[in-house]
Amino acid sequence: MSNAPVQKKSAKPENKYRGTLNLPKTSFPMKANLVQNEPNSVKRWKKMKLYERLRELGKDRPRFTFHDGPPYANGSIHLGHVLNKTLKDLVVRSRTMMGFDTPFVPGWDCHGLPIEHRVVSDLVESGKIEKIKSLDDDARKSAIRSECKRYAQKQVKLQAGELERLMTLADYDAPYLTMAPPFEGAVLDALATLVEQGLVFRALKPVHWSIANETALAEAELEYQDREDLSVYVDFEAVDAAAVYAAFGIDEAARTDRDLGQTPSFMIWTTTPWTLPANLAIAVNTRFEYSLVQVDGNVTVLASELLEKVTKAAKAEQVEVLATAKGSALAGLHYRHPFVEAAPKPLGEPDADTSTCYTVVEAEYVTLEDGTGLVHTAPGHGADDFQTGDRVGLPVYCPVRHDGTYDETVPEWLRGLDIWDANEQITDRLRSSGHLFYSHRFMHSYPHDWRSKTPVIFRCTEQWFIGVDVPLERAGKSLRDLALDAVATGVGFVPEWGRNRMRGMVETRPDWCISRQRSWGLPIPAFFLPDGQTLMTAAVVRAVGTLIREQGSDAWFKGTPEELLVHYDMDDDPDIEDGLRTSLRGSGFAVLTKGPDILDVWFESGSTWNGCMRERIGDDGVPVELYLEGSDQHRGWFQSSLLISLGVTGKPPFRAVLTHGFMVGKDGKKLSKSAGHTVGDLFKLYGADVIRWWVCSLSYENDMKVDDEFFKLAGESYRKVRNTLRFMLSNLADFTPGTPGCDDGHCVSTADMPATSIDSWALAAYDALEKDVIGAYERYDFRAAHSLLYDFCNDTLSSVYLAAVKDRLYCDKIDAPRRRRTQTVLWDITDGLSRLLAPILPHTADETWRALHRVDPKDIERSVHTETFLSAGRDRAFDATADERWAKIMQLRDAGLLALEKGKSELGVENPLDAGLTLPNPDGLLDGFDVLDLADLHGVSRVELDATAAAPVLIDLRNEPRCDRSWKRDGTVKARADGGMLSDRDADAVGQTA
RNA sequence: GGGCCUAUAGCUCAGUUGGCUAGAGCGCGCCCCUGAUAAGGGCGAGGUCACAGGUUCAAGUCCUGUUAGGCCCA
Repeated sequence: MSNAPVQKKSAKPENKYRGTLNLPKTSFPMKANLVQNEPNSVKRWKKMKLYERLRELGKDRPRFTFHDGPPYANGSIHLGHVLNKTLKDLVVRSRTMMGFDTPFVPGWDCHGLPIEHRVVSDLVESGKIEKIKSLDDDARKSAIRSECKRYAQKQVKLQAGELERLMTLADYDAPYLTMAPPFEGAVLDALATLVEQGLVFRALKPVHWSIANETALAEAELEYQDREDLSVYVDFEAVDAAAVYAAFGIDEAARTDRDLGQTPSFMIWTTTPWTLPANLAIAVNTRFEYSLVQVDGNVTVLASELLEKVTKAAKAEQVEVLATAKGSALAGLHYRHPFVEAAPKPLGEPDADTSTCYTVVEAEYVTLEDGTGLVHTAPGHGADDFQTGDRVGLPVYCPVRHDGTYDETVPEWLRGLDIWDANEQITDRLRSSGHLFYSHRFMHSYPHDWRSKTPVIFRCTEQWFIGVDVPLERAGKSLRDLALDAVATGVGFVPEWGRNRMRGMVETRPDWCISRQRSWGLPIPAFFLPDGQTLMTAAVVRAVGTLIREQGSDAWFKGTPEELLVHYDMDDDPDIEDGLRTSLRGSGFAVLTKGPDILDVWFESGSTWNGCMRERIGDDGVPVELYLEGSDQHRGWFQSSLLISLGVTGKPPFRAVLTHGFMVGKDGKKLSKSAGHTVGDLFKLYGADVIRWWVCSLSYENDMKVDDEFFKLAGESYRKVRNTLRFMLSNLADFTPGTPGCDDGHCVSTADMPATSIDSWALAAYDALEKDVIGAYERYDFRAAHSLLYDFCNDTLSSVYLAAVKDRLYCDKIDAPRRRRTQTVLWDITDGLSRLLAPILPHTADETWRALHRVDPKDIERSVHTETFLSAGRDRAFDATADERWAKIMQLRDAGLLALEKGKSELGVENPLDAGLTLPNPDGLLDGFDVLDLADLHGVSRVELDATAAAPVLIDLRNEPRCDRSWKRDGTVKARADGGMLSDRDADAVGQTA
């Protein structure tokens, strides 16, 4: 505190007129008590069947098709869900109130590894797994599946409850679940069409392989974590020393001259020594320059540019460059594997051609970023390597078994060894045999299984793929081409840069591996003949799909091939090969075995446009107007949905794609999982409306910072809005709309409202607000809507209009026309505002609207949420016309307030009601305006106009009499018969005419 | 390592196709009101536009690089 003497305010003047005022009165509480009251709103909406009611109302309205991307059914919702689902709800509710029928079916992704992993862990913990382990394959899978199903159902219920608490409006009575039989049938229908289009094939490919879960993983199932690995530089000795020297321009004579007796080596670098047994080639870039160097007595080859870096790191003492050559000169040279005698043949392929092995080959992807410029190539363990091997004709050699141990094709000392243990052993072996130039431990970012958190390896296995570069039967174009076309022109992106991002991803994405080796999922309905031939035509997939639609995918694990193929007619299948048909005709389906693979869950979620929208909403449910998810879904759901839809229908499943960023901590860094409150805590601490108000204020296109403090701030700003609404309600206690002259739904008769009145100004400001807010909702610019609404409440209403009309509301006679006119406007604005706020603050808006309309608390039928925005279906909410000079007058007001402030300090006038203002009136700017309005607008006692003044000037009225009732010094104040000092207006109001 | 994105006041963000003294809200400071009162109002102070170069008559805005951060991939 300052040390100025504290002056006691003189006691308030006696308030004998207080009882004659129309002071605000309301039961609408200042304290929202959201935590207690929101659940009651939720209950009421449930009871009134709000969702169904809206569908009924929407029957004749245009439809806005919107679609929920299914969250994974696991665990309580977190902030990411809150963000995503609130944004979706803003779309649903705002479009509904614009007058669209906006059905919204919530969905859950139910199959997949995370649930299976969790369930199996629980089974292990409880000991039940032992019993299950002893069962045969199908029975074991069925047992695990039934546990998974139960678990998933529980999770769906949990999350749905939390989302209802968040007050999101959706068909929670009938969500779509990817594990529901009809949905499964729809997924297989989509798969069948892709098979028909020739896009589905089985191939050996290196895939990300989780050793812990013994399954191939999708890109989306990987997460990158730091890991310490061994980085090794290994010398691979050349077979023909002379050829290498020759490649570097050193002929035999020169070699003898320079006493170069040693056989040179090729130095490669790898961070996965365990893949060295599978090395079949060394790749160089033809454009780079390579050096033949003598390093501490050894002669070796590496890229010139990396020479210094590598030798320095290894602390080599003597480094001498003997010669240099282009990479192209090295191609074709042969080398000896440091510990494998003869090029190995893959297991079960005794006839494999190994003649091209152990050769230096060319590859574009070789860079000078790391390593030596000579790249260790193991086609069985890397995507690039696989491609190179494919190109130069190397066998696909993968000596690592599904459990992460070596098979018997490797040297004896490695057989059966775990690959992670092999890293050390191989390095030691190389060191002792003199092949290791240098090794060190280092940290790098490495892909991990998102579930088990264990490192993932590349490993070749037989998998089902969707080819993205295979031309479709129907279109002649590949999925990649179709997708690139769609991204370029067929789809809208919010924000626009999503287009670039997605194009980049579509351009570079590999074929889609759609098979998984697990239990909890939708089976890929493939059958195998004893000789290994595969039966999976479109008709087979459809037939099994029909069965699964009836009985669910459990049927696959319980039925025999004959039972599963009851709907399949071989003679009616145009795609089955004749040989296969003949053979099956002889043997019957009994000889078939069921394929062991289930579908990638991304294929299921990528089919929701079909399984949910087309099946539930109808044929006009697709294409969906908007998909709305986090920006990680450019690679995930957006892309899987796009590819499947293009493959099946030839069209994208969505017209536009909206992405939001991610929650980060206060410091802008990734949110740590343990930090901060749970969503449940947030509901208890702040209430859903405050959380939604906060979400609405975010610029969702980038990262968004979260912190407890931000929720507190949102709470404060929510309270400001609430208070504004409350104040308006409190001034409507004695007002009933629907008096004569009122028209449909609201009660203002604009004809009686002069364009120069402040009421017209306010109503016109509301009109403008509604237009802007709806525009913002249409653009999904919720942040703009939020700030428009906030500013309107604070600025237009609280600071300007409500401040100005207080005097007439309190002091005018209760039914004075001027007062009633203002109340009419207040009523209309409150009505309109509660509608505009309804998408953001479902509880508070409904509370306000019901209070305004005096809905009986027991009446559950009426709600703002079955209303529309006032302007829905027409031009404007009200046909208010404000005089166009108002904009200038508001500028003048700012100058007036400044003059008041100046007067305060210069003249010591503290209370604005002790002052009047002389306002400049050039060119009749203020002609036709009510000086009483103008005075109230500045909060002063009176206003005088001066055509010649340049700026507002304060008039000191401290010596003029003050009205005991209105506290104004308006020039009409005088002593009245009752002994009070009253202005004419106040005297009239209290019946003192004398 | 690559692709996409972000960096403006203490905080959260605006800032159109380059063009006035870079704006708003919150917070902060001072003041008013006490008839919206665990409310309301007025005024004010805050910025080397991440950093370093470049293009231009002119750069927060365009280009290059650096740093920090996010998503996706390798």
